[in-house]
Amino acid sequence: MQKDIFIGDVQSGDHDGQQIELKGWINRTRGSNKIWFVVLRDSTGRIQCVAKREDVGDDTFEALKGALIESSVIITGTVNVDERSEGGHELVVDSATIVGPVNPENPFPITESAMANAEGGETEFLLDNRHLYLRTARMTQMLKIRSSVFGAIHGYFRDREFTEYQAPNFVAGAVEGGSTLFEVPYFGRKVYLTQSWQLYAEAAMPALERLYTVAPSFRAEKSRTRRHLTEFWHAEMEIAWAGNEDVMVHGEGVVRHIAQTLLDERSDELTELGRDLELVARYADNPYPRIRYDEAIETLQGMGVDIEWGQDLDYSKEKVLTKDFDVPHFLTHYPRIAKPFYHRPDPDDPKYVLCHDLLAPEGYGEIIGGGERTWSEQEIIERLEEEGTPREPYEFYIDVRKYGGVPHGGFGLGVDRVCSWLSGADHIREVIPFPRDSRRVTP
RNA sequence: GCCGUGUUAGCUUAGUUGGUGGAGCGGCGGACUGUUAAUCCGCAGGUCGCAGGUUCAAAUCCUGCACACGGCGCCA
Repeated sequence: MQKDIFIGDVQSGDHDGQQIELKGWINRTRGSNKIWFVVLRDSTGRIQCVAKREDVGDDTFEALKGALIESSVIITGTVNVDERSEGGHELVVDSATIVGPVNPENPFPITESAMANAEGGETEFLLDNRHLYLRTARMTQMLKIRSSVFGAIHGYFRDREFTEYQAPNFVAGAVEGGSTLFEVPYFGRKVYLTQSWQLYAEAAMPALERLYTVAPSFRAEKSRTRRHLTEFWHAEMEIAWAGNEDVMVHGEGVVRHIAQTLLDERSDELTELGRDLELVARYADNPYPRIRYDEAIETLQGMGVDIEWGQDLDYSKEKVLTKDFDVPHFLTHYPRIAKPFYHRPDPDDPKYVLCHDLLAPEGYGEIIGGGERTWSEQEIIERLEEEGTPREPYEFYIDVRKYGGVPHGGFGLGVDRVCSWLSGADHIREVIPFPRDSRRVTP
């Protein structure tokens, strides 16, 4: 029952002249009453199958001719090298079995016209039919790129003796501002879906010292932008005995490793999606500069942007700032008043915190947020009070600092954002199979 | 929460100063022995988002509503 032969291998020339069996789905058909062409698709590629009525007989010929797009079929035949066929190979059909037919009353809805406008952002129709859109070439390429990004993240951390560690998804307290939490009924109480693995990772930091995860995070932001999802995949790391600069080294390291992995594993897919490989290579090969928040403010003010010291950098300002960047840049040392309690104030000047954001070029914006953590009990209590944040949900977090607190830090990386940026997608929705935003939870 | 745009066949869309809604793709039937988004002929398929209003007459003008999309704030 398992299949032995994949179309990609046939197109590579592994089966020239052989009699083989192919299993797949019908992608296109065309032909006449005497000769019928079926373009067969599987997860590895497409190949044209040619059936001649005089060779296959009337029954097989009519069965193939009546099989609609996306019917699943088993076709046997001989592999023929032929320049006229896409990919240089074709299958001369001996016999064919329709495994899963498609009813003409409900033909496959993802037509050429439905796809025509999809490249500039996906239409409502394609989002409604996401479960079927997944099998188109474009989504297949995106999903393979996504898989390589996930693999690269695990590879980077595991190669450097990080331990993969899991945190709960039901939590009692916020990491970011309280307004972005999803409430969940929980046996008569209210709990929240996690926004980040970080606080629970800090608890395990004294045990594991170097730890990471790739997991979903949830944020109830009503954002309607090309960079936001309510459920997104978050790659986070935490490292003991480390400062802001040490953490940035890993942030830069993992992002450059992802870019290099895509060049090694997915250059065909990137090219087919229209991505310029030279850009991806630039992101893999070059160091990412660091700029302090104060420098960024001065630069923006010099450009005539209306911004004052102490303001966080919103997207419109990020965009102006990164306009001339040709690689990602780290922005460091934000004002203390602009960042949450867990960021450690800079001992050299407590107006600032030891933090960093990594801003991607081409208008993709922030892909990493991280920094050094507030690690003494005294300091974390001060920071919570200063912010007006209630202590109760964070008692465990404070408790951890009573017993051998050490300097440490970490970052969170938006995996979907990285997929979007490196693949050159127009919208973050394009890189995740079933995107969730403030309006859409189906299919 | 705010600003903007839109909703016509399964899909993509045309529709002029208000006067009985057209096309391409997809589907069905037919022709065609090498097609490449095949081509050619024919057929079916429409509560013009919903509810009111103006008018002899509304897809078209007015009001309200719904939904969608784009963008902003916030962030990864």
